[in-house]
Amino acid sequence: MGRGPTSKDVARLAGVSQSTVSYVMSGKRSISAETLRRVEEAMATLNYQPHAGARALAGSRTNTIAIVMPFASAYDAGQLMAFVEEFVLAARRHDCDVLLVTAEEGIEGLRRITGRSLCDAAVVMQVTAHDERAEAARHLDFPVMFIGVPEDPSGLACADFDFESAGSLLVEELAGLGSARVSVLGWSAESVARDYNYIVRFSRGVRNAAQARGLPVEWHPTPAEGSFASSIDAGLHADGGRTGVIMTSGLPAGMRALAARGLVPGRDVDVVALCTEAEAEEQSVPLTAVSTQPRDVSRRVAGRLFSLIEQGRRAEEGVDVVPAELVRRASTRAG
Amino acid sequence: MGRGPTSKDVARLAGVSQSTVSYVMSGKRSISAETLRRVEEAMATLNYQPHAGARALAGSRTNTIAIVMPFASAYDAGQLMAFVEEFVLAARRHDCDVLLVTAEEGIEGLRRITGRSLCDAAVVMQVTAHDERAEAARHLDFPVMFIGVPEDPSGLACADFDFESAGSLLVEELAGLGSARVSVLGWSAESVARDYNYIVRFSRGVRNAAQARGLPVEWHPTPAEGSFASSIDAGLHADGGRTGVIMTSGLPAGMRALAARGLVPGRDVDVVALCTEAEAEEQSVPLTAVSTQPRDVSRRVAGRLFSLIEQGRRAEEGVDVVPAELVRRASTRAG
DNA sequence: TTGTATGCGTTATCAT
DNA sequence: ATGATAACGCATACAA
Repeated sequence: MGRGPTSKDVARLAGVSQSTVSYVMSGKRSISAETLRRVEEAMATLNYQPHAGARALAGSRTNTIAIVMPFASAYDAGQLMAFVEEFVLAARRHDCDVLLVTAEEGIEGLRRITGRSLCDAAVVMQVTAHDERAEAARHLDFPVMFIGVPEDPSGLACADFDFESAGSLLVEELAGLGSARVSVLGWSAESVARDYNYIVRFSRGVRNAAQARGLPVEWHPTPAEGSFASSIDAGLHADGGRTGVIMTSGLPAGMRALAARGLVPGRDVDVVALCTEAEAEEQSVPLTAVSTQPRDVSRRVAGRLFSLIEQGRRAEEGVDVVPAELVRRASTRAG
Repeated sequence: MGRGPTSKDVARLAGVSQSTVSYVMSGKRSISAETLRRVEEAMATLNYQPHAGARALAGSRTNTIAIVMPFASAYDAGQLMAFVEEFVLAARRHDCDVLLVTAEEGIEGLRRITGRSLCDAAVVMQVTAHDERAEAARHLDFPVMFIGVPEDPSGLACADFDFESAGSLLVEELAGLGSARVSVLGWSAESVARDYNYIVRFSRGVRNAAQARGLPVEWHPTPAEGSFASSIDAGLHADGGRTGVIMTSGLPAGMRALAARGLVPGRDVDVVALCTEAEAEEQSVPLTAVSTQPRDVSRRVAGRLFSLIEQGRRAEEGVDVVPAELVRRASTRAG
């Protein structure tokens, strides 16, 4: 593991000074066509690559972004991966690398990556309503973007999917189809207890829209499949009108519960969901759904973050919301 | 983003030389109890953290491991995440960070991270039978571990789940239950075409065991649900004896195909699967299955890698295989 | 348009 | 047991 060629080697081979090589790379001063050619040729023949550590030490940029990931979370793994992949691709386009940090490290993790100058900025995923990291970031002279919106986002740069609108859209859809009440197959009590704000906001959207339409809402935490099942038996065909179903987490189990009772979405029940497009389409009956767009969110975050980094500024306060859209599929009757 | 305190600041506050501070951190020479105390106190009050770049430049270690991830792959996202999480946790225990690189970057990515001294070692996931990165790694004076085994693993350090045994175990199980033939609901033609070696090895395991038992095998690529469905109609109840089913990818679709025909696993058909434990357990009928143990594989890789790094050596040739185990659940009749 | 020289914050080799 | 001091490879202010 002997070190590779340095900018000094390149300089010698090109017959210029080391600083010229540096300037060729940064483009921070004009270079004559001839020297440019020779330096680039030398770099190519030596297969030169700048030493990241030296660069970080001399300049003040690491060309690295940390991304704080919630691994063992209630969130869907596919969504997380989509977000992260999109972000890594964006980072590479800006000649940056991505450092992976577990949320488990908590606030100490933030301190570590900033204190050790491991990165130029951080992206914190899966923010809770009262996230200690939010408070920490407010007093940090360091660009941090949050995916998810804490209860008090003042002074923070956040981006997220519009879960509140998502909830409303789904209720509106069911209402438009003539549902007399709404049954939500929601997150586990555990997820709710974790205080993830997106759940809070989604619920608020559902509640508001339902209230506006005068529809009663029933909530069923996911693992309590029994409560949902008995609700199916008791309520879906009640006299007071049809019950519309909103599925969020635990989609497979929910679909099975319906199937076990011979209920076909779109024929016997109207079912809408909050899930990925892939999930919506791979069900026995493709689901009318609002899908959270992890790649969209990721692109926005990357866009905002890199524009800031390139200007050497701190992340700007502001919540960036990716709009929710509903896609109609077979699980709801033709309007 | 002013720089934080340096070891020089710590030294001044503790009334010692800067080099002493460095030695306190590395533990590479003995320090008197008194100075140790004062230095540690100074570090604490200043909240000192060493500059990663400077450290990488002066020493020759970055304390970073790169992990080359296949994002948009056929592999299950949950498995990938489990592997990665486990690895990050292990890395932190060794005071290392993890750099995320997309497989998309291919061989150039390897060159980049080594050339720029971004990391001390790399983990390459999702290796194909004839992986160009394998060839590249052989000529690299740099520790690389592969998850997955290329056709020619000579000179490489690999680790993987024992897919071949997994295939055999599943066939043996069905054979033991009296199956007269085996139907494999396998990967898409696309996945197979991508040349992932784990598919090859799994298939080999199935084929060998079936041959030994004299059982005919039928293969059904996943998206061609129709072929599997008609095979169900035609064959599962044929006279020549029961057909055992092995499910690999496309588990939900496969389960639905059975359900649609009123076939209950364990009652009407014996079904075994290659999937995660979670998947096996969340089906309508819990599945007898061999589960690939991403966390086990991860721990082995981490163990081998860090022991090498700490000795400053290159990764040693050798394939490390995590044994396959079958767990019986309700989808197979009581033996 | 280019070269010289200094400093970034460590590690590690000499000394003592 | 501890202090000086010289790299490490690059960026950049200052000269020319």
